Amino acid sequence: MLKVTNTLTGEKETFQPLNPPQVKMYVCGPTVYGDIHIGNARSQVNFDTIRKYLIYAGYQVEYVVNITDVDDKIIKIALDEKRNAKEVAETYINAFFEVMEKLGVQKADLHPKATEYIKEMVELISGLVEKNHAYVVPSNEFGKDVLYDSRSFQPYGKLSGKNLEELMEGARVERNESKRNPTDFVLWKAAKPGEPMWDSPWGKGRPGWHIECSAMARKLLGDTIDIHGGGVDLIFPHHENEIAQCEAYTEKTYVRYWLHNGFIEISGQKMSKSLGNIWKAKDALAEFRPEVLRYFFLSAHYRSGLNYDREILEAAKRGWEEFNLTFQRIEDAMAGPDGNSPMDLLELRLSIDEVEVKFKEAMDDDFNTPQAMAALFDLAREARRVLSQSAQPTAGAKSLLAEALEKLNKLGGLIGITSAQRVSVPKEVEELAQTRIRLKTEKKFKEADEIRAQVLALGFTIEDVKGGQYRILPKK
RNA sequence: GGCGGCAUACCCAAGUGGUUAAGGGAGCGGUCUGCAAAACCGCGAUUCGGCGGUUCAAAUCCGCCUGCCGCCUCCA
Repeated sequence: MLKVTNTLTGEKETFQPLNPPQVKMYVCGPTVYGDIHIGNARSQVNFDTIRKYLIYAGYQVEYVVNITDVDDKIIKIALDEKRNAKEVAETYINAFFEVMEKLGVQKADLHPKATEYIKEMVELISGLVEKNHAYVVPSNEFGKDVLYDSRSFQPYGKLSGKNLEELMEGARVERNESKRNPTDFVLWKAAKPGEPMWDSPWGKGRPGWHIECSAMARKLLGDTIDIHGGGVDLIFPHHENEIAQCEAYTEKTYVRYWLHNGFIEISGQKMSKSLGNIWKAKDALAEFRPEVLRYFFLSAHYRSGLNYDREILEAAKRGWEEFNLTFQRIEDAMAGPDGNSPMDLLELRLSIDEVEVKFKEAMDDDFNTPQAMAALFDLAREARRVLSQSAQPTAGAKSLLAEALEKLNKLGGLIGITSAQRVSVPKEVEELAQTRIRLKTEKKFKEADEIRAQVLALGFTIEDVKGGQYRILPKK
């Protein structure tokens, strides 16, 4: 039975979607004003993993990840770079998808862009005005602003655990004097010259950020969705405001389960432009394989903070390589002739039988990926133990190894930490390795070592394996 | 100031009332090896930030303290 931690209640709850086996899931995607950083990437990987697990668990998941393509920052960059906002957005939308693809994050069923749902936003805002949850204030010659009246929605603050009075007191400098309450937020803002703008009952303008998600989620998934995800920083005000907008309008529960992922921290602090410690996902990918990044992301629970530092990622890299090598070694062993010396296979048999159970138990417990990974490592270790018993496993051992491989591929693939294809070895390197083996059997070690150095220069490492065999790996 | 989270071995990180406190990395010892590397085997927290309390039993629940972090403004 799947349990998830719901930010709304702060409790780990049994997951019961509104209309099983359907699961409607919405996750806040990027605002496309720049390259995403590894924190954004982690969030998408986490929710991608959750989505895939839900599907594996038998749910029919409708998954939506929005793209905010109209926003102050996009407009600012467009002005700075003398491009139009749409071009800027497109550039970074492409960059986003490129990174996602590399990371093995499957595309959502829908990736709505805010600018394509202006009509729905206007409709929602109009409804809120009619119901006296929003009010219109004069702004400039283009039109008026529309603000949400946070006091009109009694449960305001229920997600973030804040109460209005405290928020009032704690509120910082008020920028907009037309607000009735400091916690009111903009639903629609009048355009400024040179900015993207759309027609509305309040003149030309553009939507506020919070209304975008509300409108798109409602339009695409319905009034009540099962899971809404995002980073912890979105709890307030973004998700709080989404609730206020939708529930005031529909008078129905907007989201059944709120899931929030923790931050990646750099030297114990969040990434931020002001600290200058942003690490872009594309830069991380230039240095580490996608599987290594996934391994790193999933090595901590999605709700926890995840500390990054170079050594930690290097350790993840070594850990992943070790794990991944198991696959190659199993394949190699199976390709060889059957052996006939008896082998001890009991532990592997047991491990194969329990791996999926352990994996599911872990994932059913609020998507405990570190524990799920441990289950896979246990099986990988048993497989390696069997492999180490003989360079030529018996037919019986091979069939068990094949089973183990299948499990590892299936479950590891689900969370995206199993390898991509093996690295292809150039023919030249292959031939050199063969030559080296021959020289070795002739005891011409000096020459053999020279070849090893030569191959290393070509970017590959030769490792000897029992029984006069060898293995070629990419240089570490 | 308000709200929330975290503190587990050298590092990362599970575990939230009851067998020997997962797993990974690093380290050390051993086996193997022409050498190297890799691999495999073994070792590694009597202890879970500190102090009290509840309980037959706590890393796990409660209280206090200390430290770190996040949110309260755009932010994954």
